Amino acid sequence: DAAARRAVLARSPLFQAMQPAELEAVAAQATVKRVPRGAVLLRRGAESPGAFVVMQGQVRIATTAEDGREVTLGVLGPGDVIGEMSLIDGEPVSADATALDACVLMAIERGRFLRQLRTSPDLCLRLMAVLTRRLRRSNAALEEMALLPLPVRLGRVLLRLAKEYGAPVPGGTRIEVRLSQKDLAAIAGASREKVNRQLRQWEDAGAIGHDTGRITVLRPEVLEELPEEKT
Amino acid sequence: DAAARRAVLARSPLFQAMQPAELEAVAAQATVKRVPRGAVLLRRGAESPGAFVVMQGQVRIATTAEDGREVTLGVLGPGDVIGEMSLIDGEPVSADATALDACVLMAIERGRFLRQLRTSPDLCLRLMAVLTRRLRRSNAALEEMALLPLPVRLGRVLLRLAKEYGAPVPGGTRIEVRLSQKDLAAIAGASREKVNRQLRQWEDAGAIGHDTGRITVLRPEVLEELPEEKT
DNA sequence: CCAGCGATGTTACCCGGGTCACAAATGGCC
DNA sequence: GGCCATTTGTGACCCGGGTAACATCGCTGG
Repeated sequence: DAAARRAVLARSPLFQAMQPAELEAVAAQATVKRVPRGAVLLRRGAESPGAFVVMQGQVRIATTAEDGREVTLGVLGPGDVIGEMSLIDGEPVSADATALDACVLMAIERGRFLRQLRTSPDLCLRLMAVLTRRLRRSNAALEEMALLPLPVRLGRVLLRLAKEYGAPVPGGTRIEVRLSQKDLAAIAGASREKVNRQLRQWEDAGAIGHDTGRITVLRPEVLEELPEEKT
Repeated sequence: DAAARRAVLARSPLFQAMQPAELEAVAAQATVKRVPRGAVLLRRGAESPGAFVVMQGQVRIATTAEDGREVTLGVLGPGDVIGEMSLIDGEPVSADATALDACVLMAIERGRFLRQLRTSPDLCLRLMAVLTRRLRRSNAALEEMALLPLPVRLGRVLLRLAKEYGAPVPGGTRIEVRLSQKDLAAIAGASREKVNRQLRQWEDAGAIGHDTGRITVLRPEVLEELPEEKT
C-alpha cells in the first residue's frame, strides 16, 4: 500500500524531510516484502542483496561464532534501514539479520539506490547521520562492555528498549518486542543464566514485571541507579 | 607545504581519487596545525571544532570513565580523518583524541566541509565508506570483546598494529607507534598487568621482541593461532 | 646530574560471571 | 488434548582476569 509506505518513509531518519517528489520516487520503485518471524534477511559473508527499510516489526542484528555463542549488535524497528553498509562499500555482509516478528520490509535495490545517492546530497547527509549514530552507539556499547558490570549493562538495555519500543501500560512501560532471556543475554553480552537471575531479582524488588514473554518496566529508577563505581 | 599536503590527501581514503581541482581546493583552504605529543585534539562532550586529517604521527581515540579507567577505540595515522562524526551530525564529540606523537594535522572547518559535501557526491560516498569501515571495525571489536579471551584479543591487536604501522626489520616487523603497556591494555580491553604477562610470555617464546618502547613482531603465527575455542 | 615520576615487571588474592547439569513450565502445533 | 521443543528457573563449581601492593627501571626535566 503506497500510502503506508510513504508514512513509514516519512518517519524514517533516512528519508524524512525528503522532497515529496523524491520520496514518491523511492516509494514507487521499492518492492514490499513480507517475512515470517525467524526469517533471515541478511547472512554474514553474503554479497550485498541491497538494503531494506523496516516498515513493521523488529529485526535483530547479530553475529554467531562457530561454537554457537552469539553477540547481538542491535535491534532495529520501523523506519530503520538494514544492509546499508554492504550496499555502500560493496564488502560482504558482516552480520546476520533475522526477523524477531513477522515483518514488512521495503527492499531497496543496490544500483538504483547508489544512483539516487549520487543525485541527492541531502540523502547522503542523512545516510551519514544514520551511520554516525550507529557508530556512536557501537562505541558506547564497546565502552560499556569493557567498563560496566553486567547488572548495569542489562539495566541500560531494558531502559533503552523501553524507550524505543515501549508502550505505556498502567504502572509502567511494556516492551513490545518479543525477546527471550537468551536474546537479552546476547544483547547485554552475558550468559543466559546470569540474565535470568538478575531479572528475577528485579522482579522480586518490583522493578519489573513480565507476562507472555514481554517485560514491563515498572520502576525505571531501580534499573538506572546501580553501582557504576564501587568504593 | 602544499605538495606534502596533496601527497597526504592523495593517500587518504577520503580524498583519494578526487578530482585534482577539488583536491587543490581542499588543500588550499585547509590550515596546517602542528601539535606536540600528548596534545588533546578533541575532548568528549565538546562542540564540534571541525575535523582533522592526520598528515604525520598517530592519534589515539579513547574514552575515559570518571574513575580513570579508559577504553581505546582506535589508533589513527596519516591519511585518516578524525572528528568527522560530530561534524556530520552536530552532536557533541563522543571520545577524546590525543596525539601519540608530535603530529601534523590539516584542520577542516565545519561549514566549509559541509558545503563541499553538498557539491560532491563522490566525496559523500567516500566519507560513507570511511564511516562504514569504522562501523565494521567497531562491531568486530564488540564481538571480539564478548567472545574471545584476552590473549587472542591482544594478539590480534599486535598483528593489526604491525600491519598498519609496521616497518620491516631483520627478522620481523617493528610497530612504529609509541604505545605503553597501559595503552595496549586499553586497546585490548584488559588490565595492564595481564598485558604485561602475556607480552612477557610471548617474548620468552621468541614471538616478539622490544626495545625503546617499540614492539617487534618476530613470529606472527604464534600470535595468530591461539585457542579460539576450547572443548 | 640527580630527583622524581611514569613505565615496567611480578606476586598473591579474590570475585564476577561463565559453565555444567538439571527440573519445571510454557507454548506451538498436529 | 497431548507431545515435543523451546524457554525459564536454579543450584554447584570453577576459572579468567581484575585488584592491590610492591620492587625496579628507565627517561626527562629542572
